[in-house]
Amino acid sequence: METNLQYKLLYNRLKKEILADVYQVGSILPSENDLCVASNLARSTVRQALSQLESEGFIVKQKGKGSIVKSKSRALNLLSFQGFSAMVDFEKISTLSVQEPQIQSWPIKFFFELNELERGAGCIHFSRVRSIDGQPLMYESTFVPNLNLPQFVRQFKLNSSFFEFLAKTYQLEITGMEQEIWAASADSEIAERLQLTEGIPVLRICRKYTTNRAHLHVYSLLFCNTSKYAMSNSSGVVNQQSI
Amino acid sequence: METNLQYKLLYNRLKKEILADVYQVGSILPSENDLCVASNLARSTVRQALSQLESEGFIVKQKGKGSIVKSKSRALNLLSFQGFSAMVDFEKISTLSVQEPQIQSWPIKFFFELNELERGAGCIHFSRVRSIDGQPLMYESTFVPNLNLPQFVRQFKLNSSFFEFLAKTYQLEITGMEQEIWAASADSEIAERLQLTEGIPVLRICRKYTTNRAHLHVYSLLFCNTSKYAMSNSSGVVNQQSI
DNA sequence: AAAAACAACTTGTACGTACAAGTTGTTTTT
DNA sequence: AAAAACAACTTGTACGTACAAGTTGTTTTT
Repeated sequence: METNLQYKLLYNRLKKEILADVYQVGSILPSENDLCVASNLARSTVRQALSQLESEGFIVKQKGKGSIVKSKSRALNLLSFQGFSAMVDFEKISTLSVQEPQIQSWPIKFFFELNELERGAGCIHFSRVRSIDGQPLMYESTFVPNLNLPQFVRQFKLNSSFFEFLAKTYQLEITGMEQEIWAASADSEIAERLQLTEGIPVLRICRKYTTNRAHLHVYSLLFCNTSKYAMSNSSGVVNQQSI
Repeated sequence: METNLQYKLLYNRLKKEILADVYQVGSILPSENDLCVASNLARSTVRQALSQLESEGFIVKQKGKGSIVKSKSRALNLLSFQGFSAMVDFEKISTLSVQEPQIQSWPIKFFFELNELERGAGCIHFSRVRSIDGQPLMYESTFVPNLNLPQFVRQFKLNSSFFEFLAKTYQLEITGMEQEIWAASADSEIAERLQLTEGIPVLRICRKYTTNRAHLHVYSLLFCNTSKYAMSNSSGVVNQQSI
């Protein structure tokens, strides 16, 4: 895990400072040149860090003016792939284990297509329910191909951070995500997990995470109760396509 | 509109070629160096074009290997902000006007917070239903602050591309988006627009587009029928945060 | 024949220069 | 007093160099 990369170190520092209100929402970050001097980095490196902050919705850049802090992303920024713990205030979250990690074969009709390597390896599966202020918001079923992940079942604790565990234990980093989203009715199982009435509309999200191992993906099936919190995301990606 | 920027020209060319199957899904694009030579650009400029293609899910880059064509994004990539026409096969789409463009005051309870400039200006509002193969998929209500957009009501045709119209007529470009997503039940109006039974789950999406005019935003309220097509998006943004 | 080493390619990171072009407050001109 | 010009800042684009590090097929060694 190369988190000793210069631009990532700066990115992490700035993000932490935004979260800690060192730079408040609406204020302007030090200019790129100031950051260069302060951190002793080249401008292109500083811009790489800022551009990642921008693509994740923390800042907005304005030509001639500066980098404006846009949001601390305390909202449920769950559509971006960064995951739960990173996006919501930490103390309020609780996790309930529904299915402890176990090695099993892949479900017969899986929600994404698997490559041969993944299919042959079988999978590790676990499920959990995430709550905020005691209210269940998200039921998540995660599937990982059982490829070179020794001791996973024994070592991973469901109430800890999954991505952090992958990084620390296997140097496995998440590099991207794709997802599909539906509006669905809660069936009896989902209703029970999320403590809802059966038939209430919920979000159904299928996710496929890419990692730094080319043929290893992480898959997640999510059901979200959006009656109180909306799912949100933002993108600063530029593209003047048609609508 | 500076679409004569070098990296955008290359980006547009490559995207067009991917869409036209010049580079097929799964194949590898010419290497960065090859593209440099062929287009007579610096590698950093080539990388800027590729990085945009990557962030929009057209390609995946792999260190040591190359840029692999991932998808032609023919699927309904509606969660990214690129809009409808760009993402779906063109011939199958039809548009039904529900509310022709008109100047009006803002709705009393608007789904995003407006700045003073926007609030004071009033808004232009129109609604349309988008269908694929005759099946209504999306009911979209769009609100634009009435700021320096002369002749909008007269000139904009609902069955044409809204973003293209903004770019060509006012040099107004979309630079980013944020959105919130809920699962909701179709009320009588939505059910009628989307030709659904009342109570069926639909996606409700509130969008706020940023533009190259700092204080001018475009707002959209969407209702989507996901019974046949899912909404999808992808992001290659890298961030090893926790889940 | 299998393993190790190598060469030639690929993308990633970090350095840097130069100038264009937008923003904002100050100074000069009208 | 209002308008224009200017200076000093900001980010954006485009150029480039150098090396690290992953991938893949070939050559050499064992």
